[in-house]
Amino acid sequence: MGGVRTALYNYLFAKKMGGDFILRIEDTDSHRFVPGAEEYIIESLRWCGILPDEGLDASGKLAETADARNPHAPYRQSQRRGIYRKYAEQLVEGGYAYYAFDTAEELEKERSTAEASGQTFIYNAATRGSLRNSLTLSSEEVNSLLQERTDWTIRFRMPADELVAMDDIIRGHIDVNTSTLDDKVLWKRADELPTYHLANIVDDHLMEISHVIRGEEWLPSLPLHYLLYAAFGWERPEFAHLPLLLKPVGNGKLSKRDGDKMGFPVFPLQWTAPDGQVSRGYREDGYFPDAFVNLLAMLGWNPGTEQEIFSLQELVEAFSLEKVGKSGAKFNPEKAKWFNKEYLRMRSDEELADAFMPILKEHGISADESYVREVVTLIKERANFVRDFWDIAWYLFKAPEEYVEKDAAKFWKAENVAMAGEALEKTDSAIAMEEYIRSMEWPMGKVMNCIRLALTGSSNGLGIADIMRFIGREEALARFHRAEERLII
RNA sequence: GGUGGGUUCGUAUAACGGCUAGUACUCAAGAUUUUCAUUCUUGCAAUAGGAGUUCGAUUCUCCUACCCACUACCA
Repeated sequence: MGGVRTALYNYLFAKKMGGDFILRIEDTDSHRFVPGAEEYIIESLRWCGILPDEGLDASGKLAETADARNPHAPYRQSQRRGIYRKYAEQLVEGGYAYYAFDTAEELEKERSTAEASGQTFIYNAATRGSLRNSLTLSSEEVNSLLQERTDWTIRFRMPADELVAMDDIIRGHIDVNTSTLDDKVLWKRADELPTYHLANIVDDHLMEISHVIRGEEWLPSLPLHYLLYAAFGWERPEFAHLPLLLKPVGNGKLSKRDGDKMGFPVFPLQWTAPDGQVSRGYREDGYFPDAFVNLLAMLGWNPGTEQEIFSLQELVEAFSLEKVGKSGAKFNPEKAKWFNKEYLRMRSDEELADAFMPILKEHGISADESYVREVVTLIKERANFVRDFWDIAWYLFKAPEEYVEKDAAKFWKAENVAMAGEALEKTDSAIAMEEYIRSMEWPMGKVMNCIRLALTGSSNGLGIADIMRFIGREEALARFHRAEERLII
């Protein structure tokens, strides 16, 4: 959800400003590769209607070769690995970065000894002088280590004590002193890949990115990114850090486990993890994509008016980063349902009937399309989701096989059954029946609920006249007689 | 621990120094209905605390509290 919202805001901003929305896959961590994840992202965006202007080829896959539509291909960073090394080395030559030869074990040892004395180990100006890197070793040593070993890195040489003055479109001005920052790894010899920080800056520059709109969790690395742009001598893009999506109860960032625990999806589409764990998706739960997009848009942004329902096109027109809030937004599953309900009501009866048909089929019902459409017209106001239709109106498709005990005890009484039977037998339409009951001065509620019990198996649901209009008088009588056989007075 | 960010009804938010702090979701009550749902009406409910600036502070400044993020050869 959080990722989709970030993509959505990027899309809305780009479209609003007449720009392009570019899809790039940042897969520089070879250890975290997840099969199917890239396809999942693309399919999710497509379902939401957030279509990239650039990044996908004609078949809808990530573009691998450059053409008029995709001038910056490839868009998968793992396929761009040849690009980054020279930029990393350019920084070393300029004195902005250096080679580091510390092993993971050595660094781990530094961390634990620091921790033992109540300190925190930071790889920066204060410590780099006593560690194994191209700043402390002789150039002969460095050269031979560069040749012999395959586990070295290139680290950014964070200035010792410098104020970085930054501007964020959403958060305004922020100052950070570099003394609190560390020498981030920019490039890893082990897998010949950059880390996020380097790859992101290089590619944003190469792809002519004007605006970086991302989650708030990136705010702490903004100074590094500022410094990187300065070190390269590149013009930097504008930045906007979005508020986080928080879990509905308690504190903290929305995580995939929350949904499983609290009964709502956190993924746009159902996702099966490599370990077989299945996470439910908004699509599979019956949400309309435009409802999902709408509810996501309202989490952290508002139009400044009281309008709540927006099509994607309307969102594009109304969107502005100035109206994005600063504080984290707790996700409210109840409101999410409300959005879907609003969209369900806006859907045509034809479309809803089409969506209902396969559900009917699952229940072994083959019904006439026009009949289903009329049912939908009657019940759409009572549902949040298409899947609710069956629970609301199943008895318009088949007779009840059992009766709610409590309701039967209340309404299936000799006098009621006698009145109901007579009313049913002596009239030929629901309207006539109602008139008959009235003219006999019988208690409408008791008689009607007695009939409803026979027709539907319980004492609540649709109006009797509506039910009879659909199932017909013959079927109504048949159900009534069956109830007489089955129920004990 | 350090650094940064944040804080208006339960939730999402409005009010960019000036109305009785508005709206939506949820919840409750009433009306309507043969029941349920819908619909309509009404209601409950908030500026974290403390200083300061000001004629006037939800809004600006500072302090405190709390929450969040980051603090990896992850993104």
